[in-house]
Amino acid sequence: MSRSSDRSAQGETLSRAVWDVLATQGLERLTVRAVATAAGCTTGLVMHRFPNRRALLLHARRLLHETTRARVESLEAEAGTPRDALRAVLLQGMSTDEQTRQEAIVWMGFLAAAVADDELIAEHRRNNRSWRTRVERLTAAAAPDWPAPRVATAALALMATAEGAAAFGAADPAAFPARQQVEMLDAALTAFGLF
Amino acid sequence: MSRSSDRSAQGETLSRAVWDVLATQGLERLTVRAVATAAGCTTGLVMHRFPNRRALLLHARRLLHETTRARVESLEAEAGTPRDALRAVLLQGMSTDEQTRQEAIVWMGFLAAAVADDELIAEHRRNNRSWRTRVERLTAAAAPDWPAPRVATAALALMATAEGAAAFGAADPAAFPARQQVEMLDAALTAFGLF
DNA sequence: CCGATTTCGGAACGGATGTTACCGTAACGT
DNA sequence: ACGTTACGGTAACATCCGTTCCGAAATCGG
Repeated sequence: MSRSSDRSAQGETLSRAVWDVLATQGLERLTVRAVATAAGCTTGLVMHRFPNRRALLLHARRLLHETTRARVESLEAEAGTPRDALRAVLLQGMSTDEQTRQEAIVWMGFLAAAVADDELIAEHRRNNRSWRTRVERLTAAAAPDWPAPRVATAALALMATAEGAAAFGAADPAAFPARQQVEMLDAALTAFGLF
Repeated sequence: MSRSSDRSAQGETLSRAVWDVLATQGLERLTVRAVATAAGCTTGLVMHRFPNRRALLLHARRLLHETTRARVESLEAEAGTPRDALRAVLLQGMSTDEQTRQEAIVWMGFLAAAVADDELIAEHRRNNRSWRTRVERLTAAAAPDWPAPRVATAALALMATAEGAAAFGAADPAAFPARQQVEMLDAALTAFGLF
C-alpha cells in the first residue's frame, strides 16, 4: 500500500482485506497480520488506522452493512413493482453466486465473532432490525391490503428463508445451487401470495 | 475430572465443554485450555483423549449431530400425525428456548470453524444433507399426493426458514422471541398447505 | 530547498496457544 | 504385597498473537 493521506480509503481497503481473510481463511485465522498481508501492507499501518483489532473488525462490519444497504436500495429503485422489489432484495441476500456466497461466509464469520464482542453483537442487532424494517416495508407495499400482523409474520418468514438459504448455499454450494435457491424463494413468495 | 477408564464418557464430557465454550465465549476463545477449564480438568487430559485440537472439535461436532438426531427421531416417533412430526422436527431446530438458542450459537461456531477445516466442512455437508433427506421424507409424508419436485422445494424452503429463524433468535432473542418464531413457522406451514 | 511533521515499516515484547515430554500416582494383575 | 502399566497433572517448548515503539521515509509549510 503506497503512502497516502486518504485515511477513509485506507479504512475501506483494510476492511476489504478483513472480508477477504474471513471468506478464505475463516475467523480463526483472522489475525492482524493476515489482514495486513491481504491488504499488502504491514501491521504498523493497520494499528495506526485502528486502535486495536476489535475496532478493525467493527469498522469492517459497519462497512459491510453500508455496502449491502446501498446495493439493496439500488435494487429497490430499479424494481418495476413492489413485488419485484421484494423479490430482488431477498434474492441478493442469498448465496446465488460467488460474490453473494462469499458475503454469506463473511456474514457468518462476523456473527461468530460477535458472540464474544459486545459492540459487534450490538451492531448486528441494529443492522438486522433495520433489515427487518425494510423487508416489512417492502412486504406491506407488495400486499397493501394486509393487516400489519400478517405483514410482519410473512416478512419474518421471508427474511428467515433467505437467511437460511444463504447459510446453506454458503456451506454447501454443490448441494444448494443458485437455481434451487431461486426456485425455493419463488415457491415461498407464491405460497404467501406475494408473487 | 476424576480418574476414570470410561474413555467415551470423557469424550462426551469434553465435547460438552467444547459446546459450553463455543456458546458462552465464542469460537475465538475456543482454546484447549478453555475447554479443559470448562470440563474441570487440565490440558493433559484433553491431549491424551484427542491427538490435537482439530480432532477435539470434530468429535464435538459429530456428537452434536448425533444428539440432535436422537432428539429428532424421538420427536418424530411421538408425533401423532405426519404434519405434527414435520412441525415438531422443524421447531426443535429453531431458537425457541435457552437450550435451542445455545445450540444455534454452537452450530454457528462450528460452521465458522469449518471455513478453515476440510474435515469439519465435510462433516457439516454430510449431516446437513441427511437433515435435508429427513425433512423431505417428512414433507412427503405430510403431503402424500405431491409430486417429488414440489416436495423437494417445499422441504428446502421450510429448512431454510427454520435455519434462518434459529440464527435470528440466537443473535437477538429480544427481537425474535419464541412466540414470533412459532407463529412464523405456522404461517409458513399454512402457506405451503402443510398445517 | 530545508526543517518540521506526519505516515508507515519493522522489530520487539509480553502473553497466549497448540503441542510435547516428563513425572507422580492410582489401578490392576499376579 | 508388589511390580507393572496406564492415566492424568505439570511444566516446558516453539510459535503465534495483539500491541508498542522507534527510526526512516515521505509530505508539508516556509
